[in-house]
Amino acid sequence: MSHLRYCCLMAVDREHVLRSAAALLTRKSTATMDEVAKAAGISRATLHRQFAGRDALVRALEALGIEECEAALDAARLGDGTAQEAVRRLVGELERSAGLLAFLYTENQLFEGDGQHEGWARIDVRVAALFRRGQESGEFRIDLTPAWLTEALYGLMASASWAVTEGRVAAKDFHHMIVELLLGGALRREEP
Amino acid sequence: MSHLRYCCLMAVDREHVLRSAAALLTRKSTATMDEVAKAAGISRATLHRQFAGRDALVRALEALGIEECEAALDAARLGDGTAQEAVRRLVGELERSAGLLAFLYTENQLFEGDGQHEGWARIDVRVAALFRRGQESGEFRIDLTPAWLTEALYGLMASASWAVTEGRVAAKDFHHMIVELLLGGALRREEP
DNA sequence: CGCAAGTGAGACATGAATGTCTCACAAGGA
DNA sequence: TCCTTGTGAGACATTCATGTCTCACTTGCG
Repeated sequence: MSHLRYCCLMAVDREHVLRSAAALLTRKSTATMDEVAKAAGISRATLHRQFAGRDALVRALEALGIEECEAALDAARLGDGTAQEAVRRLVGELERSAGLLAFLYTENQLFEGDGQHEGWARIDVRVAALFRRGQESGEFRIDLTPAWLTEALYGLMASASWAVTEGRVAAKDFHHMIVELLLGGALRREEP
Repeated sequence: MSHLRYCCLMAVDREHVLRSAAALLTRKSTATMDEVAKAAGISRATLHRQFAGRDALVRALEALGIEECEAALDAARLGDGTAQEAVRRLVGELERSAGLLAFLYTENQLFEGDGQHEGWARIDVRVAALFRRGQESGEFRIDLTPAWLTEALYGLMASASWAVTEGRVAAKDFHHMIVELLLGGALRREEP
């Protein structure tokens, strides 16, 4: 009978371990299981008891990232108001997960086609649909495909996340930099 | 007396090896030295005779990337015409190196602060100076810092490179997608 | 007070990539 | 033809992350 009660100090909060691992791997994607364990304040043995191996850990992080992404998509209410407003809300909701997403984004690049998690496809569809809505409403230009705008959003978020980490961009500017570049571009708009 | 003449078939063209390695590592950044050697059509022993180790190979690729970047910067004549035109030329010149640059871009993320190649700093300065020039001439908006625009350029090029590799974006649209998003953004411009 | 459960520390084996070495072979030059 | 040079193939030791195991310790509970 597996009652999920805490027994001892039970520092082994699965959630806490995942958060620590995400924070560490975001900074150093090649960190060892030993380093991950130390970062979480547990021993390597305990880490192994929770996640069968490095693969399982990364998969769990991927699931966490997808979960947070979909939560952000829900919270951003992509169908409300103009598409532009929805994009702004979406970036705001995704900001807290940016580090984890940046890690997963590059991690996925080296999963050479052995099939990635279906969750990403679901997310891609929803984001692309938002851009498509903006195109159909006349807000967004139609020469940039929704697929590319989606990809660009991911890329800009990852770039911004690293730029903030390395101090090249102020953390408080994260949202503004991404949204303004993605929506408005670098060119100065002529005053109407 | 080391005369640099060819002796046998001399399939070991250092340039060719680097190109092959770049092409392979761009697709699979975790490729083995053995795989790199096979991709170049040489044995692992010969590969090792040219590059002391994996580190040396990556360093050589980094040097190649920097070299191509600076060549692109030169060819783009960043000082000529408007900054906008210069950005368009720059992306065009960088397109052929996009895969290699994308590989090096992510590779650098896991060099946790142990000092990266000075060449990148030189390139950063030149690109940032271009964006600064655009700001001072009134072409570019001033609320997006040159450092961020530089970072965004790298990020968009890497994203576009992957998107093309995975078939989500047509290769022929590479230049247009990057330049238009970076300069104009997703929002439709009001017709003047 | 014991018992059960979970943990930390560490030993140990495994597998993979790496780096080093030797040896035989092919090709060009004297 | 002989010698030099560079190469391919393979054996070998090494390193490192990983996965598995044991054992002692601590804590909560009956």
